[in-house]
Amino acid sequence: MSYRSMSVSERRLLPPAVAVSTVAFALRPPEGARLGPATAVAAGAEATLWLPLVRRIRPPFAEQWALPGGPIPWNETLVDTALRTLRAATQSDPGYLEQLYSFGAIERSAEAQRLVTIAYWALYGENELSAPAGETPDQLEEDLNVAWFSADELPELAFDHADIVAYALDRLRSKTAYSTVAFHFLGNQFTLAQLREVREAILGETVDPANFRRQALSRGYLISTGERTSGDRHRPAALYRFAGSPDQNPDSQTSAYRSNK
Amino acid sequence: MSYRSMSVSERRLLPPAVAVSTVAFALRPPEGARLGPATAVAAGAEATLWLPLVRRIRPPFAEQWALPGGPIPWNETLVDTALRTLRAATQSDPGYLEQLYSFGAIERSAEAQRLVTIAYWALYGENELSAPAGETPDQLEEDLNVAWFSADELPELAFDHADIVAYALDRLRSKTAYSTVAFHFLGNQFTLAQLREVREAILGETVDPANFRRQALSRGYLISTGERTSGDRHRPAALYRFAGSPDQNPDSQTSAYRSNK
DNA sequence: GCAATAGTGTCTTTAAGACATTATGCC
DNA sequence: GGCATAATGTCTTAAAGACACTATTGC
Repeated sequence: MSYRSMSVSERRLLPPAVAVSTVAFALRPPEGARLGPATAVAAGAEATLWLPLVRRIRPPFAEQWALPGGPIPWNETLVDTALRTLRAATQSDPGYLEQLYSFGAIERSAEAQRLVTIAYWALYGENELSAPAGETPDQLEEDLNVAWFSADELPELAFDHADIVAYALDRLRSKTAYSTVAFHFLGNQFTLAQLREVREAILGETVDPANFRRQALSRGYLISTGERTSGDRHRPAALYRFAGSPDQNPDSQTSAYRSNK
Repeated sequence: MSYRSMSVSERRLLPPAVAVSTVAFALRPPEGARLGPATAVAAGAEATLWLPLVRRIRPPFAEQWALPGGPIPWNETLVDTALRTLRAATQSDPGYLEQLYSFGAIERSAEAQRLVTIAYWALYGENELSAPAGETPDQLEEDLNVAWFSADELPELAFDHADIVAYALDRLRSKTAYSTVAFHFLGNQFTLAQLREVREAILGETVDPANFRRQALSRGYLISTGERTSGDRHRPAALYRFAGSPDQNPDSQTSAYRSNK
């Protein structure tokens, strides 16, 4: 019996299907991207985190916003599914990707076949998001169903995706405390002030510049490039690049993901 | 087309199946439990961690040792599947259970249908493991396929279960550094020396008793019961109980698991 | 010179670790 | 009394945080 010929109640009795969904953070939406309806572009506001959502076009939860993602083809790794579906939503690869948690509550897919979702979270760096090209009509139509939202002002989400976003925010915050993930929000070169601002955006509180400098430099993974900023109406700042080994996550045992920058 | 009528190569093209496997740690195997073939019971040896394994009776990896677990029925939560399969192996419920990571590499199930495994890890406390009853013949036969192994001397494992165990050990070690999971290895009352020994067993190194005492008490989650040990040929030790809130994990949002002790 | 931010120095507080010292039960 | 471990106290060191101070650019 094929899936399409089944009644709704029969579908519930099938073994659970597996999908991947990804919470992809960026410091700001890409140039020219569609912004979520409720989201006003507060120009001078506090820095916040942004993430792309996709409007669902079929049940369950048709018309609602959801995390980018989809089912796992038999011959694609979990990481690759996450990357492919992210690429479909943003036309770009993130600089960082890590598995977050697996959600498998029985009722989470409403009346449809039970769905176990393996959630990932990702970071897009400063210049890693391309502006939507929208060259082909297909692409244009697809873009209409993608929009960027501030993590503070999310719409109602499909499934339990609101829980997933909340958990991803938790993980991002706790992980910036002891690891170097925050670097993935920045480009190759950056000032200590920029790095501090990333930290402030993630934690949502201000950080003492002097103490932050001491700590950041004492870790040993910052290398001065010798270059400095100019044009600002104040003392120029030294530029650094990140020199540590990238953060490990268990996928790296087998199918590591690292941006090719 | 039914699963059994498919050829091996056809099975590989099916959508991935989902299963749960659990790494369940205890400070020592239950009284009277079968021990793994390679495992000598070093009486006076350093404290190590133990875990139960199940011998597989069907392909893939037939005859090999594997983590307790199994597929997810359509109407059972992930946590409940973990608990049910653990109970089948040990006749007991663990004091702690937390999701670990999901493993979905394409080749991990060899020639069979692709298998995505959501791994959990669990802790059994001092008195939480019952001796194998083995009353009914069915039970007896099942027990023959379960044995306890020292985490230091594991046999060759099915699938990528060796990776899963290694990752669970990592998580246990890092989590004892900043959380209170270690308490779940102990009973209701315990001395500071016992708590310290748990920590030493997990970290694999000795800890200064004086400094450990200061830190443990300053956390504020230990309450003196007023009782003390006796019978030892040295000064009696005060008994404490754990008073903090149990460790949170995302499952507690929906289907929390906590031992009913 | 002034505004603004980069970068340095210093003081206080907290916590970890090493280790000496005292306390108390059993033999 | 002697042994073994419980429990307390003291000293050193490292790191975090608060904050004053100096340096360098654009205007």
